[in-house]
Amino acid sequence: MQDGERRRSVTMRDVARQAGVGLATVSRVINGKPGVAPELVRRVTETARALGYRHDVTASSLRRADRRTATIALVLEDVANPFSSALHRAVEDAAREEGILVLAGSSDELPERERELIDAFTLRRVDGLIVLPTGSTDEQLAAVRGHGTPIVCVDRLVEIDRVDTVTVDNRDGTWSAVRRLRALGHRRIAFLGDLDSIWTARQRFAGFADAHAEAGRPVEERLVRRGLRSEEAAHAATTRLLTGGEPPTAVFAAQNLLTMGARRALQGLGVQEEVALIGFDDFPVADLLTPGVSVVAQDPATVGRTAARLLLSRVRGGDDHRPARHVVVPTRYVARGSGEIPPRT
Amino acid sequence: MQDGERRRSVTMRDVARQAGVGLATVSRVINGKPGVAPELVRRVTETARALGYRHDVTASSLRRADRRTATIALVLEDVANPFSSALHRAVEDAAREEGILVLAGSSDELPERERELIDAFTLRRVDGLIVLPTGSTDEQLAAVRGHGTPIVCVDRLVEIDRVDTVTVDNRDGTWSAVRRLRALGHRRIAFLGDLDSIWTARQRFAGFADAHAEAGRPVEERLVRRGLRSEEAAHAATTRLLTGGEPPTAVFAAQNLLTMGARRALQGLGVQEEVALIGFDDFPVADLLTPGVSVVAQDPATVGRTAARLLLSRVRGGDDHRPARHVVVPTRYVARGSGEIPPRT
DNA sequence: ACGTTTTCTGGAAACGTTTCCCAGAACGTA
DNA sequence: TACGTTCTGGGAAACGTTTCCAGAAAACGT
Repeated sequence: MQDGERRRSVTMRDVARQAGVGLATVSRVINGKPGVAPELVRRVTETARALGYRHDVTASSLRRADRRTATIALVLEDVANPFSSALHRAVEDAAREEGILVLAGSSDELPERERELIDAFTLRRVDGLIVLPTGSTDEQLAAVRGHGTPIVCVDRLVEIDRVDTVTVDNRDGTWSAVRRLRALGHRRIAFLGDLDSIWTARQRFAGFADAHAEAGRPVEERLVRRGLRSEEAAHAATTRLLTGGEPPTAVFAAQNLLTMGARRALQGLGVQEEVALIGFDDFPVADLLTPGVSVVAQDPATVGRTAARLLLSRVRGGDDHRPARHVVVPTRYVARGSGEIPPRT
Repeated sequence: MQDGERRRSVTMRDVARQAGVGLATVSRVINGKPGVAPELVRRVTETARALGYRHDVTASSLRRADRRTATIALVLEDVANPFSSALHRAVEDAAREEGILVLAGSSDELPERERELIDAFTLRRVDGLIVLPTGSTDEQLAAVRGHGTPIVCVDRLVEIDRVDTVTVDNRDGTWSAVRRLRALGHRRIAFLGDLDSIWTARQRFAGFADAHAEAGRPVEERLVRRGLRSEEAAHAATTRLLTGGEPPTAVFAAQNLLTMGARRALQGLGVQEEVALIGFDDFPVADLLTPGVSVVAQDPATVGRTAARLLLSRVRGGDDHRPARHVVVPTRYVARGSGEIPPRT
């Protein structure tokens, strides 16, 4: 049907022949290497354009000394999650400045899937990897790193030789938020947390515990719900807590989906003005709810940008020998009302 | 510092030598091609594992007859936009089933950037392209398509030979929403729209006009604000409209960010219970606002899944000759309160 | 038992590029 | 003029793989 489709695409050899120069010269011109007479440069450039030559990055990286593919990969929990996608965007922007493209994939918090993704990416010879690690793939990451591929882990701390990390100050952020609740007089504070296998979930709970310890009060285990994986789970757990005996006067939700679930439960019971709520991680239009939802905000863009910078500096080479660097990005408490509700006497 | 890092990675040749077979045989075994004695298969498989052989997808695709790289690319407006990222996720899931990876990039609605992305992707020999097109790159897309790379355009209709599209029923969705407002008695309905260069923006406005035409009423141009590019712009425009003379009794916001901006303006003036609001495209926790924000919901997952299926079937070959197919995904009106407010008489 | 087909195997060419290396030209110096 | 040095350009090898081809061995039919 279409005629021209099956014709071989034009190659450097074609350009060389047409321009009456050697293959090596074309390569030099295309790569902007010095030591070619201006006249030849002009001729080659022109012929290339005339023939519609397109440089084949794949073939090029095969022989190239540094074997760079100008591609990095991003392993996220879910590319559609607001935190992940904001991070993705920041990474993309930093990469673009150097003409680098980004492959992205979602692990869904499954170590198996994470492993597959890392595998698929490295088989394609990506220049570097930014990973939001499930925590069960340290050996694999170490092996990949050992083979030479630079890696930066984001959001969760891991200790692997020459693997940088960029994390958020989870413990401190949580601690100071819960402290505010205590200062308002809250004594029965519920905690909703994600899977315990997740580093951030543990850190946030630790911050929660810190705030209690500081006041010389033990954490009330009956108000703690960990291992919640969805908005629905948070909704159910919150409803249960509030309709039981001695209900909490405040709720701390340690993840954005959980915050939404908790809030939905509060509104379901019509007590959003009476029970305090603070969430970890901001979400869209949290300020438009009544009352607005107070949160411990993270800055995914900064996390992403920092991670990309660390990675790209290693990719560029030169400082890839340096030991791991661990950057911690601070959080910011955003008061919008729901965290400022005093206990109902 | 690290010792093993610079050693050449193990290649098929190494496996062949070690297993005492020919290079061709190793290739056959690795690719699971038939016609190799079971004993040899075992031996090769084993040596490969023992040596830690890793298949190089890049080198492989270079010589391979179909030149497939098992990679597709996704050009979005912004990977961090909720609609885009939901679509991204759906595409990823469909691709994963076939072991295909996804490159993603953000055009920010800039034709120039879109062109660069398409260029960078095709230079890397991706097997196919899913594009949310700005609308100014049809010739380029046609050229790429002409060279053999399958393309599917999403969200916006384009007419290019053998380029499938998956769009949403923008015009109809808008029409029926505005119709509801009219049925409630609204006569002064404002329209907030995105850049006029965007196909969906034009379609939605057309639906808005349809609903007026149907009632034999002309569109009141003074209530129409097009070319709004951000939440802030929508906020400002809405505030202006409502504080002017003969303010609208209802607002239709034709894009998710614009809806948020409009609602923020309404709350700023304290009239969210008095002025009706309907948005096009859903957003997180729209149901938790008081009143809830009624929207014309799209289904980005279906759009993405459909697009991926269309693309992959062409990538697999076999039906790549078939003419373009244009799928339209329906919208769904979600009543949450804000669209059910009657005019304030 | 013999010829013919089929199955299996490995050497070599090819994919499109970069890099190595050497030949000539151009230039400067004695 | 003869000679070293620097510069420019091209042929060929290499990257790691797949595919072509031809030869050897095994299976088959008569």
